[in-house]
Amino acid sequence: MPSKKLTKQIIIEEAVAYISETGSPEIAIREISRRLGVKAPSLYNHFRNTKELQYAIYQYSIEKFVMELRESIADKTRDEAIVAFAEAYHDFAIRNRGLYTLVMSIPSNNDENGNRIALPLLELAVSVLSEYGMDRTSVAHWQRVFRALLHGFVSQEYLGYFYHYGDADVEDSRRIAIRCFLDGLHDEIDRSGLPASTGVRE
Amino acid sequence: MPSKKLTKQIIIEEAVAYISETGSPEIAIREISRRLGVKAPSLYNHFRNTKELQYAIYQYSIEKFVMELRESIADKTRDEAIVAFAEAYHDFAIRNRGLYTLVMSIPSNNDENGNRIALPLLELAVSVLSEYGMDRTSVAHWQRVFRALLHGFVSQEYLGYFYHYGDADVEDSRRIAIRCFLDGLHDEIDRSGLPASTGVRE
DNA sequence: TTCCTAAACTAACACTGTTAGTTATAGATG
DNA sequence: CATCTATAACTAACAGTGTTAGTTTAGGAA
Repeated sequence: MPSKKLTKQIIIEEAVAYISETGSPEIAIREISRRLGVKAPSLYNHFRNTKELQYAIYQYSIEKFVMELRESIADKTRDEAIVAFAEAYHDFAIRNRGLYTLVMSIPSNNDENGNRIALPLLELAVSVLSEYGMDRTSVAHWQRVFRALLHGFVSQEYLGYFYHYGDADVEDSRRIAIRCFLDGLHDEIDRSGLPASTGVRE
Repeated sequence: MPSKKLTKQIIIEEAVAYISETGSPEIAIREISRRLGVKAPSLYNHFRNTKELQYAIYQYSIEKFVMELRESIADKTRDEAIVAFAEAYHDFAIRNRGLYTLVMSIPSNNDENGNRIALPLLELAVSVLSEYGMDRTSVAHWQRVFRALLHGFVSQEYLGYFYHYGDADVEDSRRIAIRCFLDGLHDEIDRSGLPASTGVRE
């Protein structure tokens, strides 16, 4: 009856599958154990509590997210990279609603550990914006604007806020937003007198 | 023992107070009844279930939110109104984290009722952007961009994503974002050849 | 004063996450 | 090959949740 081959990995994968099916970041320990053909207390041999399992899924999600983003911009720079990043970001959020929601709800304000895990996400956005040669502070500002825009769009799509006024296409809205962001970025760079402000425009 | 004077209003107020204290949108029916000096089942004389109470708080929150926003732009138009709206939005979200989180998590994609309740929020943003004389579709697009930006910022502040790169001030970031938005908006209006594209700049 | 309705109650159910203590097997040891 | 041990499963139980059914009680209307 013991050692039914259950491991941390297996549990995490099952939990991820569960979240992917429900589209919600909530995990029910008893439901997951049921799916694994095991009683609930067995999971406590591998995780101290639900929160710890949540953190593991959180970490897994961020790694997957960052990997997809990184791939999307692999052969691109500047404006092209920004556009690709934005698309991949939106794509991931729509395809992985449960995981994305978890990513955007786990760290509370002073969760040092949670923020450390999310760091690669920050760094990737920073690396893309660093290509324009701005100073560190400006990069920090524009990275915030960029991610706020991306997350804000996803959130409102989740909420269904988009289908209640006019016949405006959601994709068009996103394009306008990114165009707006890039124009603002170029202006900032022009103002600070850096070389080659505009990247590749399609 | 009956008629202890409990009403829908009183329950909602207590729940709102509870949410304001915890900063989380979750309501524990038993905790709220405890605070009201009443047993949990008593609440079911006034609400069919927790979800219905949640909706009531949701509605209350949106009304309060919209009222504050409306006041903030009462004597302003165009750019000035946009800036004031953005400030009031951020202000409300920071001061009422629990309620704001509830507002941004209640309607699921096809919750017709939830979206109907949230409509005034949409309409207010639309009314501000309509002052520039754009066509209906453009207003829809820019309203989405505007609100995405606002919510995205709040979300990331909640998450604590802002204190991990550079020494960039968060308020500065918000100003840059709004400036970027306004510039993009003005460009759009210029391109479509409308009169008086720029509003009042400070 | 009586009656009836509305709003409180108690008791219970099914469901959580979690802990303590028990059992059984897989793999290492002799 | 037999035995021992560590590990990972188990059962039983607790405290907590939202919720329902059925019961009691008091305030306002007749």
